[in-house]
Amino acid sequence: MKYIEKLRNSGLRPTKQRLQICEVLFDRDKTFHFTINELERKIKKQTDSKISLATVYNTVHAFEKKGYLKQIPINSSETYFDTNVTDHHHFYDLKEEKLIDLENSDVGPINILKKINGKKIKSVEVLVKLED
Amino acid sequence: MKYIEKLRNSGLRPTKQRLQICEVLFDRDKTFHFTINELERKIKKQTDSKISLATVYNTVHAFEKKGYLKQIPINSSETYFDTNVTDHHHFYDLKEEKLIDLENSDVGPINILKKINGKKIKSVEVLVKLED
DNA sequence: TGGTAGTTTATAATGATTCTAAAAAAGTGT
DNA sequence: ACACTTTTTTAGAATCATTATAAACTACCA
Ligand SMILES: [Mn+2]
Ligand SMILES: [Mn+2]
Ligand SMILES: [Zn+2]
Ligand SMILES: [Zn+2]
Repeated sequence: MKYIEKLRNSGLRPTKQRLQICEVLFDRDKTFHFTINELERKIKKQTDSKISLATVYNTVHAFEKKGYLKQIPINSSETYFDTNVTDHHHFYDLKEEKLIDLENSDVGPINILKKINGKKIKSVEVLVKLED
Repeated sequence: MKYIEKLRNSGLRPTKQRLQICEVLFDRDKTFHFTINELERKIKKQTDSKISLATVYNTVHAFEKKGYLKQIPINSSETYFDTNVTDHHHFYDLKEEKLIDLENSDVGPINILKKINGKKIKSVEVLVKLED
C-alpha cells in the first residue's frame, strides 16, 4: 500500500484508521486545504466509518512534524493544514473561508532585503485576502 | 486628551480603563505587536492598576473593528494584534515568538497576476519566518 | 500463540476567547 | 446635589478548539 511508507516515516504503524486518513488526505490530484473538523467529516463520508477525533489530531500532527503536511497561518477559529508542503502562497477568500494556492509564477520572486542578526529565513509566504 | 477621539470614533466612551489601554497601545514611537495577555501585563505594570480581561478584549476588538488595530495571521495559540494598521509585511521569529515589521522597501512591490472571478484583493501580506 | 509495545477511543482537562448579569460609573435633566 | 437612565466594568461562567489521560484494543514479533 502506498501510504505505509509515509506512516512509517512519520513513526506511525499503518493501521486501518490511519490508512483511511491517508486516503482522504493524499489520494487526490489537487492541493487539499482543511481544518481538522473538515477532515473528520470527509473521513466519515468517504470511508463510512467513524474515527476518533484524537486519532485524527494525532495523525495530522505526526504528518506535520515529519513534513507531509503544513500549517497555514490564518486567523480563524480553527487551524488550517495543507497537503502542499512546498513554500507557496495563498489566496484567502474571506467570505467563503477557503484557501486557494497561488503558483510562484503568479506572484514572482520575492527578495527580502532586510537581515536580522543571527537569524536565517526559513520561509517566505504571501497571503492575499480576497473580498467580493 | 488625545485618545478620546479614537475611543469615540470606535463607539466607546472615554473611561479611565480605556484611556489606560490607549496609553499602552498608542503612546509609543514604534509599532506594537502584542497578544491580549501581553497587553494586559503591560497595563498592569505601566499603570499599576488592574483592568478586567473582558474590558481589554472588548476595547481591542472595538479598535480592530474600527481599523485602529489589526490582527496578524500567525499560527500561535494566542491572537496577535498590531498597532501598525497599514498594509505591511512581517518577520516572525519562531524561537522568540516575536513579530518584526518589514518596510515595503525591504520586500519590494508584489504583483499578483492570478485573478479570481468576482473577487478583489483586499490585502497582500508577506510573512517571513525566521529561525536561528 | 503469547507477550509487549503501540494504538484507538471516550472522556476529561486545558486555555484562549466570549458571554452573562450584577455592581459601579457616567451621563442627563432638574 | 439628586434622582434616574444608560453605559461600562468586572468576576465568573460558558464555549469551543485542542491536548491529555487511561483503559480497552491491536499490530508485531519471537
Ligand atoms: Mn495543532
Ligand atoms: Mn479576537
Ligand atoms: Zn496551499
Ligand atoms: Zn506590524
